[in-house]
Amino acid sequence: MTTEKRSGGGMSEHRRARLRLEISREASRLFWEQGVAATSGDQIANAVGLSTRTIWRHFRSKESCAEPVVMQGVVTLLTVLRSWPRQSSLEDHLATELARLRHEEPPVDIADEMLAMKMIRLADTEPALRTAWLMACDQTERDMRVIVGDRLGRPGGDLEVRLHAAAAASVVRVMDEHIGAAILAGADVTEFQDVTALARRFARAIRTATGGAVGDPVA
Amino acid sequence: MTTEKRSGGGMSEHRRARLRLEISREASRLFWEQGVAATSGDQIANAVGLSTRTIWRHFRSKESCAEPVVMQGVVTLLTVLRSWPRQSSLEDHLATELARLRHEEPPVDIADEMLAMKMIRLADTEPALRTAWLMACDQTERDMRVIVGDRLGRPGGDLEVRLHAAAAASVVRVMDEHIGAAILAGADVTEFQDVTALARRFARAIRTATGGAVGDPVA
DNA sequence: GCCCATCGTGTCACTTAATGCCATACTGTC
DNA sequence: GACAGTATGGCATTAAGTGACACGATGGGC
Repeated sequence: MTTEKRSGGGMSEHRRARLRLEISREASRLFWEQGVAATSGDQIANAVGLSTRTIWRHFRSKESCAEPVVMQGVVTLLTVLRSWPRQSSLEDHLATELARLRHEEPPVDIADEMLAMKMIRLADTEPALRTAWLMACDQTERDMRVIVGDRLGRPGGDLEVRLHAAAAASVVRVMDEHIGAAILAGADVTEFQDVTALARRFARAIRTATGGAVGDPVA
Repeated sequence: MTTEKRSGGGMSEHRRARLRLEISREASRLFWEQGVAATSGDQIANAVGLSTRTIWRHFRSKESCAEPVVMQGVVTLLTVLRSWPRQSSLEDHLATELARLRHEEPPVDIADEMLAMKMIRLADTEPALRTAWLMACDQTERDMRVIVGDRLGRPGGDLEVRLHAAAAASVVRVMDEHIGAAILAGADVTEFQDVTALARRFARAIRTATGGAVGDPVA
């Protein structure tokens, strides 16, 4: 009752998120198959087996239906970053966690990842989808503020913290776009399978973008 | 006929941009006064003295009507960066150009600047407007790729270039949000009047965010 | 001067994204 | 099992956005 807003009655946050993701999957599939403009709210509702009215209860616009799927691509990395212990270096933490995710349950739905890449790709030509992608990245940045602020021992509203958080979020975004485009273009997927190398690339980019302020263990 | 797409017939790019800005001014004013949701396309059209149909000919959505005004805030800085000669340091170039802008014609409409700040502020609570702001920043980043790529002597699609461009664009965005929020909150405006200090702050932040790759003169 | 091509704008009809309202089915608590 | 609070569905409605066509302005060639 203290941490959770309400124990009974309301749909649990988790359940709501699942539903949003479900809708998002169908919407994204349709967007990819026939384009955003050619996909109607009715079609999405039909595909997921809900009434159109309910779709608009869960999403404020058609394009935003893509957000959860698009977010999925970043959400794992973000979760990993949130659990970053102060005494670890970024490289070590990323490498260990990414390796763990490879073998742990749940095995991170590959179909979702592909779908997310497709949406990001679509966002390159469809302005409507680009807003969804940018909104997702914006959310990433806000989360990043908390992480960075906590690391530097300063409030999230601090200018320095915000600059570093924005820079880090940019890295995640650009790398995501880059890797996604490469994979969709038919690049060798195994190039990104080496989690240690991947962790190093991410960590290096984040260190660079934050002027070294984010990456080292902190006392 | 060579530089300009078409000499006769079509509305010149410049004229079109002026009109878009005009519409954007009225739209932004209405958004600020009565909120985005409460402002209809008809109202905007009425305020600027055009038919509603024409509004949709120039903007693909209601929210995007705010883009030109919002963009104004960054466009000057972007113009300055585009004219950055290779042999100058970022600090020097920014300081000289910003100082020149203070006294040169046209004197950069202060009302537009204020309006832009208000829109960015509104974007903090209105998701619809946030997309407009993010789209403007996205455009900034694309422009930045060209600038950075040219500076580093590498193609704009290069991963390194994109990372640095994104970082630099982030700096511009966060600083803009920060300064805008401060001014709207009633901070002392004179704090940002010292162009030399301002130039130093921007340059320092960009140097940091790009790991020092962008800022020095290049041979 | 005139004619003509081209494009911007207005008007109207139309599609559809999105919201409000109310009745109903569901989910958990006592 | 009664009850409270919600999520959902269906329907009416608003408003965002588009297509089609006609008119007027602009500018270029003769």
